[in-house]
Amino acid sequence: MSIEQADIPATAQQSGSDLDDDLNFLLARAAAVSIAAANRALRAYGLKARSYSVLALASTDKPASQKDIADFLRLDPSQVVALVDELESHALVERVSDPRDRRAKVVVATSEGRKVARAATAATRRAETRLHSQFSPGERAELMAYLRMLAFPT
Amino acid sequence: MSIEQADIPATAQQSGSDLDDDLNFLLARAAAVSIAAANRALRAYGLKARSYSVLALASTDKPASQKDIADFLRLDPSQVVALVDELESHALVERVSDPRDRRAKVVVATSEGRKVARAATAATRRAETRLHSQFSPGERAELMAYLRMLAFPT
DNA sequence: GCAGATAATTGAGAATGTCAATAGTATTTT
DNA sequence: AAAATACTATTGACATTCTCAATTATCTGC
Repeated sequence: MSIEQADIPATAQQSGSDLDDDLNFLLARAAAVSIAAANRALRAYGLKARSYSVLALASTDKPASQKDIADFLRLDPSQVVALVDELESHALVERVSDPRDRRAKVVVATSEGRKVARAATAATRRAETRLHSQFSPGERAELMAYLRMLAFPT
Repeated sequence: MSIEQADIPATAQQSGSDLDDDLNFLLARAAAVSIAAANRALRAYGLKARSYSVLALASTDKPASQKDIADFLRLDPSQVVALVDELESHALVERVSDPRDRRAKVVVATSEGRKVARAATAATRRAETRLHSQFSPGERAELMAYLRMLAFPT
């Protein structure tokens, strides 16, 4: 991972910060690892982490508008258009225009969509078992609580 | 965030999984929030999270080869080429070919690079204070330990 | 009813990610 | 020691994703 002290120029002393202790970096790498694993598991369903997230939201009993989805997933609204387009082209979701606000379109999973969502959820859970089973249930809950604080800052 | 039960088609019952409990999703969102904050803080130094990471690694007293950097940051080697090119064009790092393995190039920060790295580190720390100060030192350590387990699976 | 905000959409351009091919150097095999 | 194999950095092509600005339809407050 690195060469010996003797071989490096004298200019390269003194560390600015250790990336190992950088919360930013650790979050980014952990997310990358986790998403890569999820994508592998989701490929069998023609989904990726993103489209799966949208499908999961659409499979809820309180489906969200595209704006809601964009905010929740921190995506540009135009990206949501593309994701919903794709899911819709596979008949996994439908755009239902909200009677209360006819500008808004609520994204609702079809019954096929919900079936796929359930299977995909199970698949990712299975794939992540190895990664997540390092944690006890209590630790896992703790970790998720921390992450929620970071993911949804007040 | 969502419409009432009464307004949604009958097909949309039964949740597949709650994204709120999805470690994947929480990691991705937390990382996105964190990186966005870091990027805002780093803009003043002409850096982004990526280039900052490379510069930080180059500022260590055990600098890494581009391959090492690619592995550590989970990047394609060609992306590292571009990142180092850019840092080098600003005279923040140098490519030093490793005498032990002349294929490898060790990326070493210049003294200017180390100066920038220190300032940038301080800036991101400051920017993240609000976000991270929700945690006690103990909690923070715990969180980082969890993240390390996820980021560097055995 | 009008003026200003908001939701979805489109399209453009930048930034990132992924892959295959190449040149030079190490390492392993015979 | 020559040949075969593997590895590092690099380039270039291409796909995916991000970020913005502009447009249309609709909503809200006045």
